[in-house]
Amino acid sequence: MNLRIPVSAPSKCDLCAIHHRSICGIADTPLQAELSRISHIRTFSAGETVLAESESAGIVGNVVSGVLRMVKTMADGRQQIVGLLLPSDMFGRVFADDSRFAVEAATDVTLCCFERAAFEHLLRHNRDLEHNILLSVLDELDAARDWMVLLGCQTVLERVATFMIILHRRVDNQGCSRVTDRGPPCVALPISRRDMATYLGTTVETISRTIQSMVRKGVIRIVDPRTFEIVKLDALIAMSGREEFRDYDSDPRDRPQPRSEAGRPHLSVLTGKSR
Amino acid sequence: MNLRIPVSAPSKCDLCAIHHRSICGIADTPLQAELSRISHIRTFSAGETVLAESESAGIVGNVVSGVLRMVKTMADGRQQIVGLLLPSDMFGRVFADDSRFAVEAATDVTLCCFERAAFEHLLRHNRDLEHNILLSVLDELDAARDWMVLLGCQTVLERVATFMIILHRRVDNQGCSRVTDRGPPCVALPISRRDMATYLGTTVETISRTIQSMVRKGVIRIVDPRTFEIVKLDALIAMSGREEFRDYDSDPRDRPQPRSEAGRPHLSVLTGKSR
DNA sequence: CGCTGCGTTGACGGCTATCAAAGAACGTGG
DNA sequence: CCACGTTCTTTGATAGCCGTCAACGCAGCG
Repeated sequence: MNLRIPVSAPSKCDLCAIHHRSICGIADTPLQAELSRISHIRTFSAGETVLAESESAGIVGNVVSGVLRMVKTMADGRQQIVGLLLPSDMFGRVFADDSRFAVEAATDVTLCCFERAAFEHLLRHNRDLEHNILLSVLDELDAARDWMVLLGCQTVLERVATFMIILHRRVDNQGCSRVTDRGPPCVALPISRRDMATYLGTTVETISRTIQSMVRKGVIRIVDPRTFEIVKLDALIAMSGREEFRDYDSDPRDRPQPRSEAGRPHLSVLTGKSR
Repeated sequence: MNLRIPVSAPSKCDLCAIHHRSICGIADTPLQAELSRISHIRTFSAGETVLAESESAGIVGNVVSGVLRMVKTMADGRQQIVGLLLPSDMFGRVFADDSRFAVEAATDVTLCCFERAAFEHLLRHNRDLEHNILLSVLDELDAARDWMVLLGCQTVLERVATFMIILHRRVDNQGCSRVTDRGPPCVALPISRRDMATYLGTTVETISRTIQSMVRKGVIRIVDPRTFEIVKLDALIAMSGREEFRDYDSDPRDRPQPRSEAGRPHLSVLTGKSR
């Protein structure tokens, strides 16, 4: 390796598990130093609120470990999860004073936080950073609209199947899913049944019944409540009602690449892409 | 008026009905000239496809008049409208080769189009333009997630009421809604029942029944199939199940301003803001 | 004048929410 | 180590919202 670049003291970020996948990994060296300077690590226990709905949201950041949920709660208590945030995803809302959605810890989480004002300052002075954020937000928008399709015109069975396939496609990403060598493909749910229901626009009871029906059909097998073995991937794909998954049924390595330039951060997890 | 600025020949854009509300109205003079240079007007009849799903989408632009719908069609024919685009809204997808959603004319439309490559070139060389686009996309993302809440956990009655209130709040905007002086407040539907159903995640029959039930309850009155008089705005707001509309029931002028910096283009219409 | 598209109304059935309760897993305290 | 409360998941019974199928009135149009 050619190390003619001046080597500074290793920053705290060099050990960060998501460094290479997050926005930090895209930044050039001076920007990395600046990001490192203004960042601070915080942890939250499952169930804690990171940013309240309508709160003046002073921080943004990356998920280092664990899962965040973005949730809107209606006056009568009904809830909808509008996004799950996994390691390397960004949370928070830049350029607005409140977030419209609460950000809560769905599991115990470790977060790398920036003061929003300081981060926006960096954005304003760093063309590439802002451009990459724009690309991420555009992908997020596509993903949100895709989820509107799921909520608006798919059955619960289709939603559950779609959710499982998306998790499965995140193989070699955040450990949501894993393929043991030559073993059966498994999907590890990162969240509870309740969160799954709130994300898929249904109830825990219906989620449970739907999963059990998939078991009875021999499509999946329950290893433990949070781990499923996919017995018939093609049948699962057929259940999802999504033609676009057809191409992915056999080998994960056959998947096409994401459509936009690779190697930038993504703000929310389930964008349906296989980065 | 002080006219010390050199006055060039009036460009075709000076007569544009949406000039002051679109991205063009934000641009500085040289950028306006450049936008004008690369723009061209196209028209489509109701039902025509502007950009097909998954097509290599070579153009972006603004709606000048009429309404566009962004729609996803599933393999079995089910459809979901993921966004309506009204005059001054932008359509198309920058920085990606295909659009994932079709863009269709919901009515006869006039569009101001840019070659996507040329527009992206401008974006890359104009900091402010890209920043404004980022702000717009962020608002779009909020709006899309808000629509996920509507589709995921609201009844059809609530969805219809919400839709009508949002249209009503666009008073003094695209003429979707109008308040005749001292007369009853009216909402003019810009789209057909079918599109309304496809946007709200339900069917024409259910839309029709829901509207009729609102009439029987004395909340609205049907002037003609595309025009409603709002008889009891407070009851309509209560029906929407949305606490956030409570503040707006009496006088439209009491409404708070949009949360982010004003005066930038918005890419899709129903962002729930009252610009 | 028939055709077509749009909006409405009726009958019916199914998917899914709701209410209720039991089993399983887990941590806590005795 | 065990009792116990809490949370999570599952299962059952029931009801209701809403999708589906069908038909009708109406307006626009060739």
